[in-house]
Amino acid sequence: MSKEYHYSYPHPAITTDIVVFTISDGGLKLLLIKRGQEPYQGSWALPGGFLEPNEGLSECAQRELREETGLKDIYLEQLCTFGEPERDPRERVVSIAYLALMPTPEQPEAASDAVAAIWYSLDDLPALAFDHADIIALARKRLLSKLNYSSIALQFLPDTFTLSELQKVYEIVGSEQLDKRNFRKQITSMGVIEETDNLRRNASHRPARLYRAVCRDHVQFIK
Amino acid sequence: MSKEYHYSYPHPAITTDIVVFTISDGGLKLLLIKRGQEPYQGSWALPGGFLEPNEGLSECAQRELREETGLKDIYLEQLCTFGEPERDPRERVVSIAYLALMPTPEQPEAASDAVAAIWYSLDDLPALAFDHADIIALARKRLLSKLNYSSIALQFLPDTFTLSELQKVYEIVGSEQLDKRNFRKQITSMGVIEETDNLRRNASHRPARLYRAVCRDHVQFIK
DNA sequence: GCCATATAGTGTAATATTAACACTAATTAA
DNA sequence: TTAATTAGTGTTAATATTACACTATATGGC
Repeated sequence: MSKEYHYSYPHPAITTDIVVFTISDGGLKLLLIKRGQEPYQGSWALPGGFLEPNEGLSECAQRELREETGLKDIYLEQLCTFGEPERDPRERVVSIAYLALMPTPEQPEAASDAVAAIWYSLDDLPALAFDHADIIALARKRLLSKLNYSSIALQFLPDTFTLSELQKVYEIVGSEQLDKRNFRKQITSMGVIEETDNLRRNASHRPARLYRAVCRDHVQFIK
Repeated sequence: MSKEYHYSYPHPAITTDIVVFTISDGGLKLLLIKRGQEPYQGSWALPGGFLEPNEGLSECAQRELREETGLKDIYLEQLCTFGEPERDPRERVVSIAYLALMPTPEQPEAASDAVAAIWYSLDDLPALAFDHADIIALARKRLLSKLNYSSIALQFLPDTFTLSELQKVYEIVGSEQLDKRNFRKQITSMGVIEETDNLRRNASHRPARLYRAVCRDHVQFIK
């Protein structure tokens, strides 16, 4: 790790790219920006950008997301690092991809390098810049597999939520209907959510109890 | 992603670090090298080094491992990327960590930056350079959790192996004794290994049937 | 006030999976 | 031939998972 020859050529650039999922209108949505600059000007791409000095990797992801779309304080986890030599036509760029989830989708506001920022339905993605289609495919796979051995689904919901809302998250992400009673038994026996004293009473039917996450962190429960 | 200001400061250096596990003498072992150069000269560290131009990330990991320890053609998967600004005292270095597993441990041969390369027992690790202790902790956690939802354990064994040998891998990595009959039922019903026509007949007892992996790739079986 | 509508909330029986457990088989070495 | 050593095999009990239907409680309209 202390070779000297690494000074003899320029280091690759480092970026982060963020795959932000949310749920709205009964479906999984993905945040894309329209690029305002070359390369791939006018193409859709993941939000992201160059690492700054004295900035941690996840800080960079948070900052780029905020700058390009106005979104902040969202759940982030590192997904994978992409570094094929030819993945960026300008110069060598190694990109650390993040998986991000957010509750009720705020309307993003395009800024910085982005001329547009919108939530795209996953069934209907446009052509994508760079290797971003690969990054998104991996993110979907990761999200799906974590659904059943972690508490990641809670990241799609606000601080309090009903069991029906949580079930809907599992159904949308997992693309399958679930049995209400079995779902409730399972999720409550996992110890990751707890009852609150409050009810959601905003509709013309019986109000539902509100629950909250036992801790806001991400819990893995592989047995 | 097309900010211009990123040219106004030098890019961070990029390295790979490789956490190589193997099993020998009934325990899990980890490959460490003794650093021949500053910083941390004389300290133990993970094998790894700087990314070269036109080299993919996993190629870099393979190459560094070969250069520093003589080991090659081993199973590699990306673990996580570490990029805290102060993790390297020389300059900013972002490192992509790899998890690697190998069957019967060849004796490593120190070369390149390494003045020694040996298999360390995990119960008994020395002080480590950089943030390598964190990387190793994460690698152990990943290995343990993948044991039960993937076929990763096969990477510790040669092309053919007996069921007892495979069981021993699970026992060592998982630190728990397993029931022989239950283990055999489970592993054979997963469809990741198949019988060969050969037996291992080298000891003073009944010979054991040899099995092989159905495919050499890594299979995930989250249901 | 009463009824229609809509979602919340609950238990049990059948099925499938996992866990616990002990003996016989085949080889080598003495 | 016998002792030693590991290979290989099935059944039962316990546990976890699945399938399934009705009652409860609010609102809104009449």
